[in-house]
Amino acid sequence: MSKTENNQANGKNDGDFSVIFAALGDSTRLALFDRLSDGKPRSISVLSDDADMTRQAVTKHLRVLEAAGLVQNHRMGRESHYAFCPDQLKQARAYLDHVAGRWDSALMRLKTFVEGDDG
Amino acid sequence: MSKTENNQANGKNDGDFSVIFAALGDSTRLALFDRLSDGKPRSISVLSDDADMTRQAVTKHLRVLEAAGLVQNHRMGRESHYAFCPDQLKQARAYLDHVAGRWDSALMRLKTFVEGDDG
DNA sequence: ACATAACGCAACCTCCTGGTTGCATTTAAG
DNA sequence: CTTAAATGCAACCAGGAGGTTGCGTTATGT
Repeated sequence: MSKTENNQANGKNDGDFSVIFAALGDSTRLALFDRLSDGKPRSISVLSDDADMTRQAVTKHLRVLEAAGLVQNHRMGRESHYAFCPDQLKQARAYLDHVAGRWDSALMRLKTFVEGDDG
Repeated sequence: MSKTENNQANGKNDGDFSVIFAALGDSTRLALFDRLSDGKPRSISVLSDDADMTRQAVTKHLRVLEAAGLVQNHRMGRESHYAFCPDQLKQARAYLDHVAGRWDSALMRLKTFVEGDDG
């Protein structure tokens, strides 16, 4: 089983957050993700309507989002509905929070060092 | 002036968060960014030492991070030091928070709808 | 039943990305 | 001054990403 498949299977990205960011790192995909964040699942055709590209292109983008765990797909009759999936978003937020926290504490240490230096 | 140049100049990405995510969407770059988040600026050589690729490759990655505003460069003598830059990180966090908030309120609306339906 | 809507698959193309190598330049060190 | 370190620049390359087109298949609707 490949790493990507494993990630999809257990819903984790064992520290490989770059996959999530890479999925969001395309304006088309970010727009799709943003649009789906209102909770309403949409079919590929609907999502393709106001995107200035082919349905196939949109399909590819949606699959990238799905592979990153940011979106879920459910086939309903002849339509394929994609829905927002918040788990990986929370993971990404937590990671960015962690990095920001490390930066803040580094700033804090620097501040106390400088203050202790002349105080 | 191109859009990218403008973004670098005023420090904003006028809604184009995909640039930030794209910069973080590579495991090598994410590792560099993560490593620099301790606040200590480092030279290209130092950053290249434990990366299993050429110094030139690392240089390219650092420039991508810099173009996204995630990192800053200062030439010190013959060394080029790259330092963490928290602004765009905060922007990205704020955006993800916004999306997550939209999702949460969508869930909330659904919940109250369902409760009002049978209650 | 038949037309058509919605989709999947596969081939194909172009361009960008990640990476390398070679060489020149600037700067520190002895 | 001479040598070596740290970097920049440019050319180059393979592979993947984004996108299109064509065609086949499955459901819907009338």
